[in-house]
Amino acid sequence: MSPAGAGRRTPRRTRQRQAVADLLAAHPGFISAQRVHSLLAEGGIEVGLATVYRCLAQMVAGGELDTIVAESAEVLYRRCSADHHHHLVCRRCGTTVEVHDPQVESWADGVARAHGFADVNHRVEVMGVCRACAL
Amino acid sequence: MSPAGAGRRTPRRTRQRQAVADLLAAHPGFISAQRVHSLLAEGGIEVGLATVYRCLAQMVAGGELDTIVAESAEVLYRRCSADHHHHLVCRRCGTTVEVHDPQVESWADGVARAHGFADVNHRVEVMGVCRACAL
DNA sequence: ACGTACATGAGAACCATTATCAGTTACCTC
DNA sequence: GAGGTAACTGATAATGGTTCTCATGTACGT
Ligand SMILES: [Mn+2]
Ligand SMILES: [Mn+2]
Ligand SMILES: [Zn+2]
Ligand SMILES: [Zn+2]
Repeated sequence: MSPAGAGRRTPRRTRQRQAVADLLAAHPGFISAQRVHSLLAEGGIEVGLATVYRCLAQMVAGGELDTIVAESAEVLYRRCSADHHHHLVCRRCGTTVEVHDPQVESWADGVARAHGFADVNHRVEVMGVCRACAL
Repeated sequence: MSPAGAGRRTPRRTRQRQAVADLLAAHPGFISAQRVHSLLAEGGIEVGLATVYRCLAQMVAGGELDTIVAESAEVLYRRCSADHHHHLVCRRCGTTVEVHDPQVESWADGVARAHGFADVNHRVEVMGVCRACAL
């Protein structure tokens, strides 16, 4: 029988997957699947929309990407560091700062424990206008 | 001419608006518009789905309701206190605790200021399993 | 080079939400 | 209490992001 971690083999190297990965590696802020699709198209790289969604989902599953939900309820993706952190996002240009801060982690755990909640996780986003966009 | 706060007159008292308001007043956790609609229908109270959405939107605008976005990306509504706070939500039963804590407020502002961001707001949710649901 | 399991993509399906618009009604005025 | 009107309602269509379908294509181990 196969080893414990079966089913998790290396994904195929395809033109499409590479194009999506490259675009996200180069893009500094959060970006939607639809926008990834049209940016690729503008660059002359045809990738089906369904494939864009599939690639993004796989990269999220693999921990390569973080996601946030925009006010319009569309999902935005960004290449992020692997360890737990939160985001400070410019709502004008999308510039994003990763925030690694144990302070807010212990705060969240403390709040949950104080009310007897178990199996806790949290979602923290800070949004504002970055220095460059404020002029 | 009309006074400064023109256009904000009292909404009409209708059977439908009352039904939606009553349901949210009685409901302890967050709930979706679709679920409001079907709960009313189950109770024999016919209210059009469009009207449910309209009433909820108006109550949000009036500060009577808070909203969060579920993982499924659908919007959930809850009757909440007027002042700024965050939520500790049981992901099993939806039971919700309002968290008023200046600690996380100043943390968010501090993080933003440290990176030169202005006009800051934030989104903070803590999710877990409440004592009752943990058995 | 072959075979096949995996990947692709055009289009349909899905689903929450919003827009239309003709008919209804709360409520102000007389 | 009757009338007028702006607000409200709801069946239905439209929207838009996301997922599904399935016939076709292809990366890669052999
Ligand atoms: Mn955290
Ligand atoms: Mn806060
Ligand atoms: Zn900016
Ligand atoms: Zn619970």
